[in-house]
Amino acid sequence: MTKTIAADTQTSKDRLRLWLRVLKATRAVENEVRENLRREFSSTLPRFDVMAALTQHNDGLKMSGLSTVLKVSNGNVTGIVERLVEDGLVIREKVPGDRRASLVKMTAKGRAEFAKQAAAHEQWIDTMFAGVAAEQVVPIADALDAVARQLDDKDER
Amino acid sequence: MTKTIAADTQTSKDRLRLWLRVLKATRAVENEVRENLRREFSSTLPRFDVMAALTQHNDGLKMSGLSTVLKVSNGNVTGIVERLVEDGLVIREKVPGDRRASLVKMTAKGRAEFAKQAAAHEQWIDTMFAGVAAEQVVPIADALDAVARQLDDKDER
DNA sequence: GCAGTAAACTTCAAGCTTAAAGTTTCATGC
DNA sequence: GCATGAAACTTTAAGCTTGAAGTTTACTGC
Repeated sequence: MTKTIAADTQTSKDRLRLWLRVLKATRAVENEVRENLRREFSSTLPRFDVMAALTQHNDGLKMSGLSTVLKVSNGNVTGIVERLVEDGLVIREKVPGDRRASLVKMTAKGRAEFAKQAAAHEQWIDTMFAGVAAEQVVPIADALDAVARQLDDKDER
Repeated sequence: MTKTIAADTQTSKDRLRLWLRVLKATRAVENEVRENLRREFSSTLPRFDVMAALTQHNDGLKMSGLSTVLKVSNGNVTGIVERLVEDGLVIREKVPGDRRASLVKMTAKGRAEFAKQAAAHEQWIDTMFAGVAAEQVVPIADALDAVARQLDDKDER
């Protein structure tokens, strides 16, 4: 009985430590990516994220689709897309049957620009994660996926 | 030769996938923590972070110390501390030998409030990371620490 | 038809964040 | 002493973010 409680307490402490490490590593990587995007492409992380989502969904996404995929608020997407449109990287089309909605798509210019950014991004990440041994990569990814999925499921309930 | 290149390419792709999972999990957890802090304590993540840092450094931190520890910009800390002071959770003391600097410390009220928040926080995290097997926790934490440390070292160069 | 409700957004206020520029104070060299 | 530069901040402009409130359009029941 005591043994079980002690083990649980230790695991709980270790889980908190794990979270703090995850957070620290994430922020370090994000800061680096943000800085690189700014310096090399005069862009930002949210803009990159929106373009990545649109590249995944080649036939376009509605505003609500974007905010669902990126898990950010509706109002947030409005502003980011607005600026991407100004820069001609993205376009807003009318949805035939629904005058409330609009479909956001990459422009040719956007695709060309994003291709460059994505290639550089992949390179940055590879360098930053070089310290993680190859055989650890998949197990870690799976473990974290379990965490994310549990929270996603909760949201849908 | 071909074998080596193929293996490296695969590892590179896996590392990118790993990063995307890390990011997804981090955002999911952060969103949950943010929401809980708001709902249960009418507070925010940055405020929690500042109080956590001050709790670690019981004899106070200078503004520059806070921005170094939290890895955020100087101007950022100014605003957050400002609001914490307004709420009486934190106090700014004068530094004897240096009229430019100020030392930020928790107040008694701040300590009491943070104790509640930290206890709840630990509970939230334990629940959210329940899906990670106990024997995986430490190896994952160590692997991510390597990533963060590499970037930290780079900053110091 | 038409009332009521839901969906798809946009707008708003408040706070967070950064990089860059500005202010005051301190330390160093001479 | 005093100039010069660095340190410790604060301020500013621009963008990101959220939750809440507001607007327009679509759908559903009757």
